[in-house]
Amino acid sequence: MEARHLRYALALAEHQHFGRAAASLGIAQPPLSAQIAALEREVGERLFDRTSRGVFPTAAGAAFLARARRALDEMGGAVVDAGRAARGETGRLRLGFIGSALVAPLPGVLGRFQRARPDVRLDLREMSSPAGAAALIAGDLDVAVGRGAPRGAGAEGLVTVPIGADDLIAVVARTHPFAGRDVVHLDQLAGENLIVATADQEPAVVAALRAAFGPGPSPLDCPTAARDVHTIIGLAACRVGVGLGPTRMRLLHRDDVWFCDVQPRVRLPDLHLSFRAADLSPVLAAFLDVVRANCHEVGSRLDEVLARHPAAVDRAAAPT
Amino acid sequence: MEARHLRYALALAEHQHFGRAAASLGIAQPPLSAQIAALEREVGERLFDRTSRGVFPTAAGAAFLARARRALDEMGGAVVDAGRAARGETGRLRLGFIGSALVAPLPGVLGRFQRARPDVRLDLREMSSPAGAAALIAGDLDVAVGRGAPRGAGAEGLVTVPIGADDLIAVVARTHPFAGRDVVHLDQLAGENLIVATADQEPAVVAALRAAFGPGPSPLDCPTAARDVHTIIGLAACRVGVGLGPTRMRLLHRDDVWFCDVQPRVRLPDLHLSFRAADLSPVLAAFLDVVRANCHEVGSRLDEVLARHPAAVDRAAAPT
DNA sequence: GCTGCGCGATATCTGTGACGTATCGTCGCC
DNA sequence: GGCGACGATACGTCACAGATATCGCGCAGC
Repeated sequence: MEARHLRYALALAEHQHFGRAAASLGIAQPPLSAQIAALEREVGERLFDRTSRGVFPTAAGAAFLARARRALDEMGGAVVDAGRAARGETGRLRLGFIGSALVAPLPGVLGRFQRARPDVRLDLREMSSPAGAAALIAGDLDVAVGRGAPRGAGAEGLVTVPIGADDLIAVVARTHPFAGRDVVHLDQLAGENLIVATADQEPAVVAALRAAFGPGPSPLDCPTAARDVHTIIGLAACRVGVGLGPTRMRLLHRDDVWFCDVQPRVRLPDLHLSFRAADLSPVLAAFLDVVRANCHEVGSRLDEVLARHPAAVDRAAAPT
Repeated sequence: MEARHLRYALALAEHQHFGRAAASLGIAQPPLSAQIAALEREVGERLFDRTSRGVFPTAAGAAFLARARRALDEMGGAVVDAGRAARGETGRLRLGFIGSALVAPLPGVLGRFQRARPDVRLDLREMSSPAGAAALIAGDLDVAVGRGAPRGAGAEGLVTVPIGADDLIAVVARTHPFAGRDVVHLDQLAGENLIVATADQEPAVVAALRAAFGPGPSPLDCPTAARDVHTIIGLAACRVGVGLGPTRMRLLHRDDVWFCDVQPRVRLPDLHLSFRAADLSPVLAAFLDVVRANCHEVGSRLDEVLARHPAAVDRAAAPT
């Protein structure tokens, strides 16, 4: 049984006349008779009553036609859905990210993307940078945002672009002696209890800190570890110690804390966005397009990759 | 686009390999490649990624395949549904009937039919005999049960069989002088207020009564009119007068009324079942089969009609 | 680094079957 | 009873689905 049989049966039911139904289908009457006969033979039931007043579906025919209509609707819908999926208008995007990316630039990027592609389901999962990279390589994520470029087995199959730079800044309670200062020197942190990211969650950040403090004994030897920037700020506000985190932490201003720059400047590993080069889906391409328009730190590498999906470029802002 | 394309795409998605998918379809690999290419051309999107590790659906392909699966399911379901409808296992039966038929034999017939065909929807509508005949002729009913055979325009297209005979009986309140009697003579009804069916609702019954009482003045000249047997009994119980109705009225025994036969015997028009001879659907045939098994008054006319649908006979009791 | 192999694409032929034209059988209808 | 309308049948034809043979390419392996 082919779709043709369904189309012919529906046309016959509509026109109640072999000749006119055939004409509406663009074929002659005898082939229509033959195809309907073949359909009835295959179904095993008479589907139409041929009377002198017209052609009418039998009980079996009526039941058949109802389903046939739905089957053809599904076939038409399949083409429509395929087109929408190919243009990245529908689908799913699984995004893993570290907490500080949620300070910036994710709010703007996610908002614009969801506005441009309202029918794409966003699966958002907060996780550490190494966990995001691992999930991405395992195929459990489509995009990962973390600090530092992913390394290790499988990372060579990823495309990674920087999407945000940060220097190290300090955060203290308003009642702390550092409050009111514009800058604090690394040397002045000796003797202070430091609040920093945990080494297992954000190794790249901790490595950058170690490099800044240099070899030998340092306040980093016994820090208070925090899973994300909110915790760093919260602990600092509780006078647990001096929080150290990325510049974008300033955006989380609170009345009870004070931010100050660190001297000498300590450049933290950039925020990076990664995805599997081999799995550049239309939805992903549309997402990257939004990222490129919103993050000036993005280099030309992304343009190069996006060029492989020209149809996706400049569609996110104005989907058809 | 034909169903073949959907079947081929689904097989390819399942086997992730052109050669094995083709083998599972019983065709060679080149035709499968050609059909998939034709499908992709028609849809306008690439549906499969051919990699060295296998063939995988693209985002568009995944969306397409989901709908394709449903489309093929609908096509298969269409055949199944057609078969079920042809066997009278599904569908609808619109039955019009007069109130006294609901005393008997409808309870037994409907119960057995619904047990044999649980998926058939029964539309039951109580109406007068002429209204049922008119609705049947107009195509608003599939079966009508009334008293007397339908007459008038369109009635010649109906098949009508008797399904129950009745004599006239009387019903009075337990406190009425007739209470306790086995029989009452027509002559004794003179002077009594009679409670009978209304002439416009049941003309055949009223005509039979008129014939029984003979020409000239009679108690029928100014009766109390009732729409159904329940009302006749109820009014009689209220001592409004003497109710006259069909024998089967006895089945509605109540402690406060008394039934007695009428002398001389007055034969009422039979209960008749009618349907359009041209529209003998499988569901209707199955219903008639139950009627034949439950109403011994049914004549051979029904056998003759049912012979035109041999498949329906003896299916009602044991549907496959 | 070249060869071998697996796999999908391409080229070409073939046969089935869908379709067209012509015609028949049948049923209403004037 | 002739006529017209309509669906079924008969038969020729051509398009296209499918078969066979072969090519191109990418990966693996000695």
